[in-house]
Amino acid sequence: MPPIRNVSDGRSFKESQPGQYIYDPMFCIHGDDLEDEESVPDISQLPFQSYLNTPQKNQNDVEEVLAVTPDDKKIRSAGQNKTPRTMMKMMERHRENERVRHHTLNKSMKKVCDRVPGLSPFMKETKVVMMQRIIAYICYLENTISFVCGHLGIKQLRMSTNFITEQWSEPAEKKEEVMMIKRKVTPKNSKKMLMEKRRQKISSPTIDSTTDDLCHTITQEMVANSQDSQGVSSTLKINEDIFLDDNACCVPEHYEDPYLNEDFLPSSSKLDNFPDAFDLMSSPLGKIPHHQTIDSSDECGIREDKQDMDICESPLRTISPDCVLATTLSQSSNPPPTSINYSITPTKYRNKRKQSTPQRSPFNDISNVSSHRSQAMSSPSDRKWMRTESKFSKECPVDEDFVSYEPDIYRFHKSSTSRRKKWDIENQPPNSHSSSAISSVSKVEKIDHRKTTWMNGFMMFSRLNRRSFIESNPGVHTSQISKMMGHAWRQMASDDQLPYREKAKDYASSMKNLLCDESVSSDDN
DNA sequence: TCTGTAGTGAGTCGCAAGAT
DNA sequence: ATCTTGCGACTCACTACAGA
Repeated sequence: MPPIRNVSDGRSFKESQPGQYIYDPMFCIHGDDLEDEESVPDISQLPFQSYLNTPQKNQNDVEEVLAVTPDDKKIRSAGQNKTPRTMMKMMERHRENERVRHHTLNKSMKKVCDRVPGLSPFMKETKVVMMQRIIAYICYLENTISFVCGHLGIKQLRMSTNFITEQWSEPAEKKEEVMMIKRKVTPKNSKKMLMEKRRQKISSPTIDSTTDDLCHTITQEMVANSQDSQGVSSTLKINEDIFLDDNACCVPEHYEDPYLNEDFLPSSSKLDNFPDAFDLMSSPLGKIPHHQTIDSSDECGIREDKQDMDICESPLRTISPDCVLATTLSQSSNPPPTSINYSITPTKYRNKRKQSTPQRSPFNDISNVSSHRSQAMSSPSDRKWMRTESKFSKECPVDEDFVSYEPDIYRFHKSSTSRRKKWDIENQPPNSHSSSAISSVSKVEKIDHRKTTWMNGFMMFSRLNRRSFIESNPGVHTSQISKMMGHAWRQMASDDQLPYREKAKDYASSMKNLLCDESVSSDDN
């Protein structure tokens, strides 16, 4: 009997008794080793009750394998029912779920990106750039629709995305005025320097192993398609050509970036750092009077990666989001920009970054640390691990009062202090544990916006429907109810889940506001 | 050549609600 | 403590690059 694979989330179950199935994390870990994937039935084909009503004690076979040691008994007698092995099992299951979720997220993102034109086979596209490309394309489409609607005399449609409609509403002058008030404006003579700094900062030239395959595949495909000596754009569809060639390298002449100050220098996590893109996109189909077509690679934000050139016949290129984001359609009177012809030599592209990410499971951690320690000892060049080692072995006295301090924020969210914070606290020099130090930290930590796990869609669903689940399944243990709800949640269509997600968002934001208000009022007092 | 820093992807952890 | 799912924060390994 092969294990049962849940197609939706990749988890596996095995039959403990005829008609009864238990979740088996080990099959999850090694699930990819299954030879005949097609012979594995979907969990949804199972009789619903046989899965849901599986009593927890039917995990006897698992428990038998994980025999209880004397140490486990000590822990149990101390009031902790969960054995270390059970904890490990739970943690591993959670990790597995998280891995699956991560991969699903990445796959979905890649799927969307594959449908959006603008992907350069020569550049490494980070997730930030991916998102910007998607936004740029949506804006482009919205502009096109608006323009068409305007010409056909159709009433202006309000786009569901609100990417443009929200951003455009204010005239540029007014926006700048507001920005002048809100922020300290950078002197004009440093603008060029900042622009250059920003451009360089945006373009990360690193190549990651996870995208290497994609890059190689596309390049191979392009080799096949470019046998007629056409450039890169020959493989693209016509409408994509318009999006790419007529827009991607066009910036309005005399364009002044009102947001160009230190505060808006891009960071990896803030998409809002590129509001200029929305300004550029705010004029549908060539409303911006003049366009500057940029031909050279340097000017359109494409730069060469010198480090990688030694192995590439043609330079590896990265494209700045400045280039990706400018999506205003140029007028047909403008000559199309000269496309850059690349000589494609796929085998020459090599990933200089790591080829695979090692599994970092807590099971491996101990052995990893020891193995890396030995590496550090044998290889003087690896100083990083020596530093890490010192971090592990560092011991400092801990002021209990300092550690036990609990800021107001935890009244609602009793989360533990982050590990980094703990480490920082633990490594405070003893003389800094004075009352003044405590008071200063307490001021800083009063509002901690990182604590944002108030509620999610499933939690809201669970909160609102738990009672009905209990009523329809009297006598069933809560843990089984949770399982049933989890199963029901997975079976729900995303549209059905949406209202719960929205409610959870509202709840989270209201909780945040409440906390902010309370902290402000307490500060006033 | 070495060192520090910034950026990136992947993996991991802890928490939320609720009844028993 | 149990059990679920989702998400923000965090850690780690790795790379490129600037500057000493």
